[in-house]
Amino acid sequence: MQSIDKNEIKKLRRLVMEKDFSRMNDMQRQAVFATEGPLLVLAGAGSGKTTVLVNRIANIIRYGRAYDSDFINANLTDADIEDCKRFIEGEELSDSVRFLLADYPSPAWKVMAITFTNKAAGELKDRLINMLGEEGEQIWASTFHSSCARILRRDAERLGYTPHFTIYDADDQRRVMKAVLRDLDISEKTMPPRAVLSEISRAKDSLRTPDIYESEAAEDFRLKMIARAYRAYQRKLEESDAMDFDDLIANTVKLFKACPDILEYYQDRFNYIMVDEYQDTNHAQYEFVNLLAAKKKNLCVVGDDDQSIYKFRGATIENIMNFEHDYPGAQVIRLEQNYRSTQNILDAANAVISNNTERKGKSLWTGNGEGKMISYHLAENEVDEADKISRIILDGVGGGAKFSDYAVLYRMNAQSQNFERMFAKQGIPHRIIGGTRFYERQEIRDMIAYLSVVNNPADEIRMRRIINRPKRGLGDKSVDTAFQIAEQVGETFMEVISHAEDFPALSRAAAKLKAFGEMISRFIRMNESDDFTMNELYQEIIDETDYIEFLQADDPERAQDRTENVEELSSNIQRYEENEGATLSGFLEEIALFTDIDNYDEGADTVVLMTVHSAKGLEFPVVFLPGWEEGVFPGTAVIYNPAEVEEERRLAYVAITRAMKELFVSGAESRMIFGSTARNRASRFIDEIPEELLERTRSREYNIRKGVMPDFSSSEHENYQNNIYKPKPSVPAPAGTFKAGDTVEHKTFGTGLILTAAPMANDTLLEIAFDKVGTKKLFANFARLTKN
DNA sequence: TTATGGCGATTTTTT
DNA sequence: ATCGCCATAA
Repeated sequence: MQSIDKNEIKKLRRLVMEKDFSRMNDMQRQAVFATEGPLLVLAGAGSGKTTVLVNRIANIIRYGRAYDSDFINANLTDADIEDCKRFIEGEELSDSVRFLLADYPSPAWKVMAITFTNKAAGELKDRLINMLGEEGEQIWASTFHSSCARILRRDAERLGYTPHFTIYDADDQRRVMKAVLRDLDISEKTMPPRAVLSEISRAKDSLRTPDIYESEAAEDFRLKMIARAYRAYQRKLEESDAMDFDDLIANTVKLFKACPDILEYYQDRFNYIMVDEYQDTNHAQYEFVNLLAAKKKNLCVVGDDDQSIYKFRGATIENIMNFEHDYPGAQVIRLEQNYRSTQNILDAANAVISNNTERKGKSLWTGNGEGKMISYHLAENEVDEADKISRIILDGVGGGAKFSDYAVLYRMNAQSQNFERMFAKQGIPHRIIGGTRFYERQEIRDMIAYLSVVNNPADEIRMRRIINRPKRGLGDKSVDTAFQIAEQVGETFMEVISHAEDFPALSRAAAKLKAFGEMISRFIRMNESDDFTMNELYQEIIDETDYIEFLQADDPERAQDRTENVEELSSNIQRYEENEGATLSGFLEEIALFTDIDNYDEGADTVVLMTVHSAKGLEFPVVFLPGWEEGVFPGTAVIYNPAEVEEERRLAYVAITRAMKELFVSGAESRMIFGSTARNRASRFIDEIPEELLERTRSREYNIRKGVMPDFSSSEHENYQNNIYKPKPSVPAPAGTFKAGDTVEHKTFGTGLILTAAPMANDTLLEIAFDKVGTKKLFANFARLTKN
């Protein structure tokens, strides 16, 4: 038995635990040891949030609640105590002794950690496995969406879905909505599908059903229309055995509320729940988490109110703001020490964010030292801006830096083009994350649609997508009729087309429909049979549909590329098939929830380009932030709305805090965007950075006499040669000569009347009603017009 | 039923 | 600048 008293052992145990987590700072360690009850960790950017999460889970699994506990294991021997003392001196400690120190350590499979991105979940998982070995595998570390999908797959039948329901993405949603609006005779002009969908999405985020939505709409005409669309949309999804992203969360909550037994099962299953990026949760996610945690209340949420940037998509910052209110007695721990950036970068970030009123308040500091000044460069235009940035990169790489040290983070994907062109030209290896993703490419979506239909023949939207792709003479009309018949007869679409000849309305297309149906049935049988692998099925689909030939015929230019993509999907399938228990429906789910950022591999030595949103959670030694102009960042839609400006400012904060060593902010005097040139003022966020932190430069000096070309003394010259950038002609074009109302004479079109004259770039676009050939649009400079 | 061309509208951000 | 829609023609 023990020769030392209990208090001594407790003290020793604490020392052991502290030693075990000694790589963390005091605040971080506090969070690690606060295992019981609700805990809010306000983790500033770069404050080691993931480290805390990983270590906290490790603590829960190794020691349980031992740190604050009075419990002492009676089996602890003197020899064990000696081992502990040696551990503190720096020797190893065996797991069996650790276990004797523990008080209610939790099995790994009873711990749940929820993140937003697959990448964050994967990283968490990797680090947990790294720290805990095999045991780490059993922790539920996944995204909201995949956790919910997993829960729903088990019990979706209770909600009227099959276990292999399809997950609809944005494109599928759009197609459904278009069909809905058409059915309801609502013009897309008055109700753009996008807008309706986003309204519905917002409704689902806040757990408002069509019924609730309708009652809230009251007498508002527009809202009533949306309510009808919402109802019809939801019905279509249900008929198709499909859920959209929002449904995954909302239906899980619905399931929990409707089936207390299921809720209780999960409440009992999870001892500890952790939620990352809590500031980005929406109401449905909030509800999901709260239901799960309601019984044990061992809920730890980690987040940073200053980094809440997804309000537009339903995230409510209130979730994090009200946590202490929702969970009385919650511990709050602030992590303000930053391990990522220089003090200058943090000062800039702190200064910018301090202009926001809605925040918990927190100020980052670092031991990393001041670092370099923040550079702000005002370029002439967007091409010049990209050129200056490439030059800095090339200089840096010449001086020993890696391409992968650099990241360009912009406000919107459209900005990537300049950089892509410029980097390609300058031979800078780069990757663009986001934009058109692999799984959004047409050919990939086609193939996935085939697989989806095989997996779930009730999927109307994807059925419609492939039924005439490649072309097999089945136009909208026959397909519509077949669907109508299915509805009237009460059979499935597949059943109807399998005996299409029985329906006179289908006579013309009957044979084709039947052939198609038989082909799909064959695929379905292949999928159900154990004799074929998924990839064999996939190859069969490609062969049977002559899809490669179709690609060749459809667009010979891109056929090569697209064929490669189709093959790439095949290797993805094969890779997935290596997993145990791989199923088609599992594969489809995985890719449905996959995004581009998940694919970002920090290993490759290339410059990375992505939106600021995608960059959240990432860090880079050198960061470029182009387009800091009013109207770009902050964006146009947002300038006049103070609440949205705060969100943009948080975005700016996220952007700045991605940088470890150097930060280059820039803007352009004039910028070609969305097809026309704009001259924007510098972003207000630049003015919010203290002047003493800034080093301002500009491409063009001001005191150049009017009418004289600026002196291209440096690098500009060679670049502007190769028609990437054409200097404006110094002699003004005679474009202004023509105005609306003038009668003009054209060499071939004859006489006409100018209807409109729109100045564009260096020219004027004229719309002219000619007497003989009708109305044409012509550029004044090229039209060779004479005035009458 | 499919192919084409012109026209207009449309631009955050993403699981 | 690009995309998607629509009307028109084959």
